[in-house]
Amino acid sequence: MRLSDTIETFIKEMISTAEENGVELRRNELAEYFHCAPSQINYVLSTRFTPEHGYMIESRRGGGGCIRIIHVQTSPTDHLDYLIRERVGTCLTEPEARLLLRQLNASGAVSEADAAMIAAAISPQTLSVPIPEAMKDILRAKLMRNMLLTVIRRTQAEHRQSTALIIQERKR
Amino acid sequence: MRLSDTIETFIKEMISTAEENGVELRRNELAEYFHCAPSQINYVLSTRFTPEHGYMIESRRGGGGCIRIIHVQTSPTDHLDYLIRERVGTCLTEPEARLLLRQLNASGAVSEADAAMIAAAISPQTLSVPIPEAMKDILRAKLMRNMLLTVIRRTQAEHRQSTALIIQERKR
DNA sequence: AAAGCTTTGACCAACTTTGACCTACGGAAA
DNA sequence: TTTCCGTAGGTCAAAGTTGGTCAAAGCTTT
Repeated sequence: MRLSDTIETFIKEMISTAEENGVELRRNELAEYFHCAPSQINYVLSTRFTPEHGYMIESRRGGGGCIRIIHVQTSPTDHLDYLIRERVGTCLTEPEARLLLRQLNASGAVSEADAAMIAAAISPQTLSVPIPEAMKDILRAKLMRNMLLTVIRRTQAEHRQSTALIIQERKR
Repeated sequence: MRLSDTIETFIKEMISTAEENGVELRRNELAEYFHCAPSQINYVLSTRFTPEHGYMIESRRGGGGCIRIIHVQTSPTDHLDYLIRERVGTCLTEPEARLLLRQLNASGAVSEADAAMIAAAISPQTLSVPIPEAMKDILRAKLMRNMLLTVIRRTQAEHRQSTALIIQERKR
């Protein structure tokens, strides 16, 4: 088994045993544990924990710095999940994006407010920088995907919270 | 947890439990309490209690000297206006953008949910396309500006609505 | 052999912590 | 009153601690 696969499995194990659906890790610590270069951790993250896989990554440098990996679980039967996987893809023209956004909003998957934020991000006005049109389509897809993941993540967090409340209620 | 974060939390705790919305503290005393260099207190103040965070700081040297920290609350919309004009500009590096976002959220100008959406849009993960770094900074500024404007528009719409409601109430 | 993954290491960027040196205030001594 | 000294806080640059990037080198699969 390749080292990268081992590290991937290890991190996924960490995530699945964590309470929340995210973990915090130290790059150097992990690298030392697996006797590899620290940058290998980045390689694993950038090839196996991408937004396309449903992961979002945040990190901080400096003393006490760390890497946070958040797994946004989507069920294959989920409508939003389907849209993200099948419709967003790696490329999204502006008309495509607008249509998708309207549909998402109409179906109630994305609120008016969130739709407005995404619309602002993918608008031609925002993307009016001198780069090839094809690059903008890629960028639009990335923006759309990451922002939709954020929406799903929030929905899940709210769901967890309300579930916790119900459990708390039952205990009483 | 970082020492700076611990000190930050400690001071915020002090402020929130204080009668007024400000506190007075002794730099050397605090430094001794946390077993750190006195200048670390300055570091915490200058990175976490700036005017942009909504804090004002006064100090007096010499015998009986002290540092006074006052938490000032401005209207979130005004704050947003100011930040869009003064801080966003046409260029925004990733650390700059993240800092700004943290401040906006801390001051209550931007909700947690909106901040998360913006964070997703300006993240390195989203902007990982092969264009010059300078172009990304421009893009980041555009994203930030247009998304913040969206937040303002929504806030104002809500305000109009609630005002209309009040007027309606009065008419009855 | 070619193409496509992995692995590594040199160099970079961001954030924190510390310490040497500086400035201001206030009271005591001259 | 003026001078001096002790007691605060201020500044800044160096050192320390993390993570990020990128391209070259090494494997694997075709």
